Amino acid sequence: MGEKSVQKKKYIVETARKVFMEKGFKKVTMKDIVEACEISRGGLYLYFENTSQIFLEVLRLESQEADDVFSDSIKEDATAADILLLFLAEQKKELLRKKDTLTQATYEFYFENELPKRENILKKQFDSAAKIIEKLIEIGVENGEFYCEDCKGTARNIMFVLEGLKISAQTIGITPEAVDREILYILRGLGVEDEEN
Amino acid sequence: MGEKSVQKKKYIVETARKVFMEKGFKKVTMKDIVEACEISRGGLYLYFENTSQIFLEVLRLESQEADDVFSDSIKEDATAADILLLFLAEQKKELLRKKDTLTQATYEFYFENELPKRENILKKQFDSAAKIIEKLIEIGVENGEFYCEDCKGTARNIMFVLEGLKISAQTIGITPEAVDREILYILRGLGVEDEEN
DNA sequence: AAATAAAAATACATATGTGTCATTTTTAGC
DNA sequence: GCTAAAAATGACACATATGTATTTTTATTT
Repeated sequence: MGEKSVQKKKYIVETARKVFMEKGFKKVTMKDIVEACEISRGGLYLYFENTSQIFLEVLRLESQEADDVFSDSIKEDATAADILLLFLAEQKKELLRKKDTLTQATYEFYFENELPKRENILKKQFDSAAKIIEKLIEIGVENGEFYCEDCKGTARNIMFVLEGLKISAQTIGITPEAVDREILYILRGLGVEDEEN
Repeated sequence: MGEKSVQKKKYIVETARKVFMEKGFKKVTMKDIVEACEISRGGLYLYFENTSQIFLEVLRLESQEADDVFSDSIKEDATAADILLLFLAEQKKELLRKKDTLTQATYEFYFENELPKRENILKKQFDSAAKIIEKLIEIGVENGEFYCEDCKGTARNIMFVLEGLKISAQTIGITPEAVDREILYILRGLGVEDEEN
């Protein structure tokens, strides 16, 4: 596959991403993507066999970007508590965006494609986020900012709370206050006294 | 609508429930339900316009049954901690069932049907479960079994953790150990010392 | 038992999606 | 500028779903 083909494949994935953002996963057909890309039926089938394959590529793209965002928060010259708070604030913002259809699409995709663990991008993202939080807590404990006996467990607990908020935001809806309360609980769990909040 | 019609409608909903349990929500067509019920196309359209309407009825059914299960745990002659543990054990069992396709179907349904809050059955279930946990914690606090400053907030936090575990079970997979750890954290959060665990 | 109403079945017209393949167009090397 | 390989096109054959209009069956009433 030449350079041109690589470019086109990338173009298809980026265009398809927008389609998935609008319609979720299951509703999207090859036809939709063909039309969005303004290419021919046969043309698309030259690159991808079905929507699942395209969506997997979209997920890989997202995954890379997600990593970058995280490292942005980290390289600041701040305390562990600051970084954690920054991260949670970022999460809050995402949670309160009315409809995160790409998140929905991802869930839909995993509902019907039970991937082996090593290929499960969602799991990778979960694990890597949990790992970073864990490290952050460890640093905080060393600094005396946090109190925590089981950093790994606590990190994963935080991730589960965030997951719970995320799916709730998409199904039953959540209020900013609910998110704030959960953040407060997380901080209290780490022995951080609530000052300005 | 005569008694016979009521019976038939009920029969359709119960049969459709099985179909949704096998295929989720979006994949299911009116044709699927027609075939499962062994009735005619026109016959089904006499009762329901589309799969969404049928699924709503399935949800109502589930909702009723969920209430019953909860009250079962409650009417025992046990301490608050016992009841909470019983409830969490029940949740664990459900979480570890390999594929809970009806749960997936429910999420799928809510992804595409943004219902007004008052009609959101999932929200009702969430709220009513949170309410019961809240009462339970209050009783525990009065008994001196638990320590808790914000029973309502804590109850909702527990629900979010459970929601996080539930969606994770369906997407990235979870281990029994992960659930146990979350349960442990919940109990610790209520000031319960871990004895036999 | 005939007449009428209600319920159910069937066939149809319409719509939408899939994947392939013969053909045309474009690209890149000589 | 010619030519061979690569890329792209769009029509086709097939499959599946929808919703309705008409007919048939079943039940009810007189």
